[in-house]
Formats: sequence, structure tokens, C-alpha cells
Amino acid sequence: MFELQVTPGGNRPIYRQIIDQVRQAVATSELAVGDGLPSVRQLAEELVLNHNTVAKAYAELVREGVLESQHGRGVFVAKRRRVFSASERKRRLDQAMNVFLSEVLTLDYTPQQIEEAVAKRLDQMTGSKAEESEGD
Amino acid sequence: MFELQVTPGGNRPIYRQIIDQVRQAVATSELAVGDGLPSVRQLAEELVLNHNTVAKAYAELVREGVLESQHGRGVFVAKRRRVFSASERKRRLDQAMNVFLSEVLTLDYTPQQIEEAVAKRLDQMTGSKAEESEGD
DNA sequence: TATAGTGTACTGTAAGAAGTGGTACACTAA
DNA sequence: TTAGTGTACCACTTCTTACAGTACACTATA
Repeated sequence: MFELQVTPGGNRPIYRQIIDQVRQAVATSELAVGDGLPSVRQLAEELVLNHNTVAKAYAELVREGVLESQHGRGVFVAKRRRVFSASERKRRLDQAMNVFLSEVLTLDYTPQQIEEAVAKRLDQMTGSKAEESEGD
Repeated sequence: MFELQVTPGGNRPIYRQIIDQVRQAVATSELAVGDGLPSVRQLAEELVLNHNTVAKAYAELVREGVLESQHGRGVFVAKRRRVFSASERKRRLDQAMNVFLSEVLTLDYTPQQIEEAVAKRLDQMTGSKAEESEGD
């Protein structure tokens, strides 16, 4: 079952927390292509939020090509496709790396530690596909 | 010479762009320990900003231990030191990785491509210390 | 000592983002 | 017909970002 959790008052906006977690669930195959997501109102009730906040997150994920919405039916995980141009992809990768690396280097992690941590997390994410769907 | 550039109206706040670039300059040793930074008013004039915006960025960098301010004299690159607890460092590393990885995985980069890109950029950052200070 | 330049700290103002609350409409499926 | 869906508004509040101006304590230098 797809669960997500949100902490209001954190440094990161709620709707962005939803985006992060859905992205991650898709990346780890916890959510497979075609899977349905909770409706905006249902998820809003679960998380004690306004439905507009959930809708905002879903809308951005649709824009990114992660989700696909069907009016009157629901929101579903979309088939993998590229929505950005090659140069835009590169630009976003570079910017994301800059932010990430300048942050962790400031935290005084060494390059080796960073590379290891990234490799480990990537393995966690993409290696353990759908292994939790046994207890359903 | 230390140059930095800022784009207003971008997705990232101006003061945060300053923080990112100073962090990066320190990480790459473009700015060495003890080096002075432009004064808040001078930098504000260069970038056509309010001095409060620059001061806000500097203040956060001081809080992070990247910079050190001397009242009446200026702001300087601080000696490397840790300002966060071990658990806080780990928490920040994890959060930064989550944001970074969910973002680039959504961009449809493969784990291999991501690891390579990170390794390459890390090498650029920490390998080419102060090599541009020849054309001064 | 005067003066200029420094960081810092206020106040006030304006614009935008984030989030809530409510309503409404078109669509789908039972 | 009815319930549930996505979507689109509007109004409102709170917080963040940024600007504008002023002020003060400090440092260095003439």
C-alpha cells in the first residue's frame, strides 16, 4: 500500500513534500506504471490538508510527466517519457548537482563519502523493486 | 577575482543564489581561508540589490560556519569547522540526497549516469584548486 | 579627532508563495 | 440519478522575499 507522510511547518512546503515522495515511489517502483493514486480529496483528508494543496502537487507531477490524470476517473502513474529537451535536462541536472554538492561539501563530507552515499542510496532505490508488495 | 552572478525572477531566491555560489567558491578553493569578500554594500551595488539581501546571505553563511564576520572590518572565509551535530549532519545529507535523486531520476537519468556525473563534478570542484588564479 | 567604510539592526512597505475554506462545473462509473 | 473524480475559481490569512531608508557600533586611516 502506498503511504506518504507530511510535516507542516517544516522548511519544505507541503505540496513539495508530496511531489518528492511520489517521485521517489515511482523511481523505486513502489508505484508501477498504471497504478492509481489516492484522489485529491481522499489524500487531503488522510493528511489533514486542503484538497487544493494536493491538487497542486499532482498538477506539477503531471506537468513533469510522472503522473497522468483522467478527468472523472483519477490520477495514475504515467508511462515513462521525456518531457524536457536535451538541453533542459542537462540544465536541470547541473543545477540540481550544484545545489546538492555545495550543500554537502559545506557539511564537510569528503568526495569519497558523498560518492559512496549516493551509490548506496541509488542501489536502495532502484535495486529493491516492489519487494514490499508481498504483505498485501 | 571572485565574481558572482544573480538572476532575479528565477525559481531560486536571490539571497539563496548568493549562498550557493559562495559555498561553491569555497568548496573549489576559488576562495581560500582568510580571503575577504566584497562588503555588503559593495556587492549590493554590483548586483543592483538591496544591501539587506546581501547581508541576509552572508549571515546564513556565517551561521553555517562558511564565513566569519568582523564588525567594522569585513567578512572573510572561515577556517573549516563543523557546526552541526553528527545526527544533524546525517539528517541534512539524507534530505539533500532525497531531493537531488528524486529530481534527477524523474529527469530519466540512469543510476550510472548520475554516479558518473557526480564523480566528474566532484573532481572538477575539488581537483582543480586555484588553477584560475594565474590570469590575475 | 574627524571621516569613511565596515557589519548589524531596526522599521515600514510591497509583491508573491503557501495554504486554507468554500463553491462550482464537467466528467465517469455504478 | 448519484457519488466520486479532476479542475477551476474566489477570498482570505500567513509567511517569505526583496526593497527603501535609517541608525548605530565598530575599525582603520588621515
